[in-house]
Amino acid sequence: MRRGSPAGPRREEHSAARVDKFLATALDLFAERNFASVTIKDIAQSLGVNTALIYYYFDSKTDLFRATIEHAVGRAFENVRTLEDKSADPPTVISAWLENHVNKYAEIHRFVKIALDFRGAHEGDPNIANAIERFYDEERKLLSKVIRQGIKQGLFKPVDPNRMAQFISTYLDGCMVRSVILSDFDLEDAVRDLHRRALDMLGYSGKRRMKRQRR
Amino acid sequence: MRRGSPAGPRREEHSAARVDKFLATALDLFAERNFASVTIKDIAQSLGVNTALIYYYFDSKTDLFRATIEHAVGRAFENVRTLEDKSADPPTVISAWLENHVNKYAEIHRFVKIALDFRGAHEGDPNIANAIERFYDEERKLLSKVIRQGIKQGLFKPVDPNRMAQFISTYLDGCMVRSVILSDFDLEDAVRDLHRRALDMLGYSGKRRMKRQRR
DNA sequence: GTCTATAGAATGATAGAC
DNA sequence: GTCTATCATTCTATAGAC
Repeated sequence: MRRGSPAGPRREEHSAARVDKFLATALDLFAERNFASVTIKDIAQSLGVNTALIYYYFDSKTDLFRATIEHAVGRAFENVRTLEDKSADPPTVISAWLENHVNKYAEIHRFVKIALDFRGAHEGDPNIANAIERFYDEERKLLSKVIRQGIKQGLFKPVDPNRMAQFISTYLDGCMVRSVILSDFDLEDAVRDLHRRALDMLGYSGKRRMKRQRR
Repeated sequence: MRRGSPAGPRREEHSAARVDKFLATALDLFAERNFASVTIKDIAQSLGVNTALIYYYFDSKTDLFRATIEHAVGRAFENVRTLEDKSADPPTVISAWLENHVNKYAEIHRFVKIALDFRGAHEGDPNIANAIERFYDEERKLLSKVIRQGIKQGLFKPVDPNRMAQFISTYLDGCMVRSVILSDFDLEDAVRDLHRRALDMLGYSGKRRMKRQRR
């Protein structure tokens, strides 16, 4: 819960962008290290701001963490939604979704790391747990929906859409972890590998495979 | 580096089992929470022992962490080696390896979590980094070797063994993370799914699938 | 809104008795 | 080997000036 003002009259909207900057910085730090490792001082310093100021915007360190993760989930959703609208062709949406994991790697792996960290430090807060599970749910829905479309359009074999979606996103999570853990892990290559195999499993033999960047 | 005695004459072997117990307990805690969250006091309490005693066995908290992770990697290797000897039939070894991830889930997911945590808290210690990378390397070698055997024996299609191995183990990492993050993630099911797909990719149509899969 | 100053609690680590 | 006692440091959080 964000505060408005501590005691005085509410100044209202002043802070919107300010808070965003706080949250962005906090996200960086919480993802790079973890909740317990990052101190309020670290965050304040990163912002070029005094420690006490953080308590003007947030009730506690935990509160800041919650706000941070909720904000991150929000942004991730945006990403997903944009992708969904962008195109109607199922194979293209799948490609875009995979490319998204390569391009937005920084954001997504941050999310995965924080989600993992959360389970070890805040075993209680249902708000955070909820946000995380909703994210994964949404992810699965997006994929299974587009696979279902592809099947209906006769582009894909009649596989189980949910299962296939889960398979893909589980592998992608694996990629996110490995690219953090293993210094020589080639994310782009690993995702391209999945792409190839996924299309095979879907029985899609279109010659258009994953593209580099171009449109 | 483990100490012998602090100043007095070395008492030698007394501690072997004792140290193991310390490390096992530390592993539990470091995996459940993370390096910074776990205090020396926590570990001491878990052991029913005084704080100071830990400093009798280890130089510092970081030293304890290093010993813990090296110990864990050692045990993981044992697992791998045993598996390798157990059987010569490639499809069986693959099955066993996947089952291993389900059965020894507790150990393996601990390892993955700690490995991930490490990158955020000890960005320096080459010993730890080394241990982790060696583990993954060994894992990949085991799988690619057995796939290569299968191909030579005409059981599998001539796929790229390294690539296939990496694909499998990346997915397995994904499973490990998800089972921590998502409370309703069905690990056994997810691994069984991989098993089916992997055998398909390998062109292995043997009737014998993964145990417990009766339909 | 932002800062200075500091309280109050924990934590990593050490000295030394037994 | 194991414990008691304690120090020095670090950290979250608050009070209050500007």
